[in-house]
Amino acid sequence: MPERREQIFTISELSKEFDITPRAIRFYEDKGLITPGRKGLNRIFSKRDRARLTLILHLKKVGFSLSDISQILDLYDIPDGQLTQGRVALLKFKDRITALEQQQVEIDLAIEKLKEGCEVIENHLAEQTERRDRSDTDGVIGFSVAPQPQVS
Amino acid sequence: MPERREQIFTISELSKEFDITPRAIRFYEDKGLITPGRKGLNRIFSKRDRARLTLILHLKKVGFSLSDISQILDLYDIPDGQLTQGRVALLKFKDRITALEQQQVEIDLAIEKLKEGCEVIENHLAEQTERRDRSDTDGVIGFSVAPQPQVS
DNA sequence: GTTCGCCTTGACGTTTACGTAAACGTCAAA
DNA sequence: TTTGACGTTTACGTAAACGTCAAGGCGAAC
Repeated sequence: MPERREQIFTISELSKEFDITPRAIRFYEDKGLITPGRKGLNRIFSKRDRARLTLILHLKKVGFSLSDISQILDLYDIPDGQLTQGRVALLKFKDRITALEQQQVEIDLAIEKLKEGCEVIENHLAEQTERRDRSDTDGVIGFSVAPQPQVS
Repeated sequence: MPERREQIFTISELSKEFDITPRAIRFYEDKGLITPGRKGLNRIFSKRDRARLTLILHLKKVGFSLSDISQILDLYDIPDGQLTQGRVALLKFKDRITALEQQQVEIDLAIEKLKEGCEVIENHLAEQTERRDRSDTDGVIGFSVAPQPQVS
């Protein structure tokens, strides 16, 4: 791989670096998320492509669909001389940010719930010798000996 | 015993409350995520079922698959007298928590990226009269006038 | 008694996000 | 020259998470 002044990557390099299959990368191209250049038939990826790929995978991890991601990435590629679109994009960006901040809250809640769960288990482990019976409170947590309240 | 009336819900009540379809709820039951009781044919949901549903939707929002969620929920229902399983569950809980905390980091990064994007756009909007040209840095951000570096 | 509304259980359809297999090009080493 | 690694396109397959009928039960209302 000859090094020009701009660093480029092959598909397999990127697939190894990000631990995804080449197929996935091609799929992202099909969906327009990245548009690598070509040298003959073969794809060549610029640093920018690589950066986009990073963002794609980040956003995927936090639950965005590829079409969501596509929209977000579109916001980064605003055709020049379209300031109105710039303003629209700005709004969309901010929407996304508030959405993500909302996600933060959700995750906080989830973490809290799981930590609750940990405590319950730890108590349970601590009170091995004792017997404790508590159920059907407001929470999800509880060790169920009996099943559901079958109202037949 | 004075009649201890436990609050119950119908499928349509819950579907409206959580803004999902009854089909989704039945699907979750099929997958064993919830196990509502029956009154005749009809499902009846306890407060506990409702709480589980809440957790399911929360976890879904933060990117967990239903099978992930199933595993997490399983951790809440430990058959009594299985303390070894309790310890295992505890570990799994903590794994989940660190996973979620990792997610927090990812989202922080995504938010940061988006805020960067906002700034770029805002600058772009501010310098309407001027011309600015900067591209292919390390980041994803950049207004592309020309397409990819086609090395044919 | 029959219609209405809510619920049920199949069963097949759909979208997303790839996996996988086939058939082939290309280049460099053996 | 053949082999092997790496790449390509085309196309069908698949798992997840439901959506969407179809056909019907059942109690309340008219």
